[in-house]
Amino acid sequence: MGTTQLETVPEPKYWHLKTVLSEALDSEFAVGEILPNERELAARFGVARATLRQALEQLELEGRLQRRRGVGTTVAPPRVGVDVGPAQGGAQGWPGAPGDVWHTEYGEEAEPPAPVARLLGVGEGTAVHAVFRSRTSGGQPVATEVVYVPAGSVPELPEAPGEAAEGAEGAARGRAVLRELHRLDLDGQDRSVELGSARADDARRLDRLPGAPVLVVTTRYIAGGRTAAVGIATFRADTCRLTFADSGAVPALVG
Amino acid sequence: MGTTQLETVPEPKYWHLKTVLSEALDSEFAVGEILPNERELAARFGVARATLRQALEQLELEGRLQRRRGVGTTVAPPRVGVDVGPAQGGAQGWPGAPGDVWHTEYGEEAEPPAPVARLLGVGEGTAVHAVFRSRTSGGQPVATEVVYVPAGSVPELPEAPGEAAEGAEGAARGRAVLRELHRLDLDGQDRSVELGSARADDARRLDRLPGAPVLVVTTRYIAGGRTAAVGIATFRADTCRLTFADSGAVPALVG
DNA sequence: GAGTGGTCTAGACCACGGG
DNA sequence: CCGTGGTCTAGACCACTCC
Repeated sequence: MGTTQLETVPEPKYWHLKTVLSEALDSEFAVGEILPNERELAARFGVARATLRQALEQLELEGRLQRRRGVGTTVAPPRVGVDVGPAQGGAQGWPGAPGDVWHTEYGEEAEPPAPVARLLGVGEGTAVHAVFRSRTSGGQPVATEVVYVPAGSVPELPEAPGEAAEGAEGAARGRAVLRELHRLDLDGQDRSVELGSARADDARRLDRLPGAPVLVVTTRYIAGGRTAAVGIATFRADTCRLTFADSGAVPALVG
Repeated sequence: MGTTQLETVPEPKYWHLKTVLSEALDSEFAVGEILPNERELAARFGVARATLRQALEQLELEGRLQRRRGVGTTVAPPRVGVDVGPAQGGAQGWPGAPGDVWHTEYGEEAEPPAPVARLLGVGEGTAVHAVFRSRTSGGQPVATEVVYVPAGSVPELPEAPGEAAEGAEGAARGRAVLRELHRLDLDGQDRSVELGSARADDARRLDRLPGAPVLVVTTRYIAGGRTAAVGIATFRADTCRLTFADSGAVPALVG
């Protein structure tokens, strides 16, 4: 190092630290390798632990590091590309269609959050079907999703027992909701992606702490000119790169 | 508040604070309103300023707040939906095609970052055309982009003067590169979205501090079976929601 | 110059994972 | 049990904006 700060506008220490660490990660560490602990790193660089942590947080946000309480800080593998392109759920495009990469875990009745109720065109406080799904990549959980389906979209579905179903029964109920949904003709769908922070339950499923940064993908399924269902998918932002193969018979973005 | 912590697993203070503040924002504050300053809020809640800041940081990440040094903390408007769907650049799909929402600012020769060089299939250290563009929404800058175009994709382009062109001349040069690109038949494109942190130059253009969270959209343009160009777009994660209208003649996701 | 958020320090204790 | 990262404190000073 041995920098002689000639900067007229001095860089913050944590920013400089981040650069130095980033270069060290490229040249001196292998994926999965465990770094010295925070107290030692801070001492080595001559900064307070909080300052060092600010640099580590940024590197973790960028997917370069992985930190685990009680374990340590390790060098993260490159982000995995996760396909969320159109028709990911098979030719039909509906969630749960053949070829879908999600695993249906559970179905129940629930009141959707207010923004979802608005998209669905149902009043706030109206209970709809909620199907919980999860997605893994390379053995690691990468995303959780809730698909909200208003009763009007699946009129043939037999009335559910009022109580939440347990285990296998709940999964069967979730699959039944999606199966009924497939009877509709899907006109199209649109998606949006935004940054969010993991709620406590999502964090647990994703093996992260509450508040961890996530990419929230909102999918609106259109059938018969109406919004037939809405999916809210929550991807780990530290480990995922969302890929969209928009058109053409093109292999997915590599890397 | 007056909570009597009956939680067996006590919530972190900043997490609880975030919830309280979030509810207060919903009910007691209007968009654009200025909050009390950090020292006063910390005192009011009986926590250290650093703890309060942890809560504010999360709320800013979620797009609920906007903080500006020397000014204060204000309530942010809802995130703007920014269309990045296929064919956003007009029927052709190329960057800079008629109807494109980006503003071309500058063109020069530059060495692309290593991952981009890999996508382009050129060796590291090879200079390519780099076209800088920007995008605004509602008068606010929301994104910057660099489109990298290897010389082989635009063989007809007259050789550039070695030096960087200034002002209007640079913009003209950038537009010339894109115009030449349009002579190719676009076979398709794929995109990926991931979380990143703003480099110093992007941060300045986006009116944010270095390290601010951004959504990085990588677009690969395919022509003649090869990667003809690669665009790296950087969107403000706090103010933007990226929208993809995947299929069907469907209006964009509202909200 | 006054007031704001941004950076930094030097401590302390806690929750978790693994031996 | 010990070592790890996670939370929290009570200060200090700096950079920026606006008056």
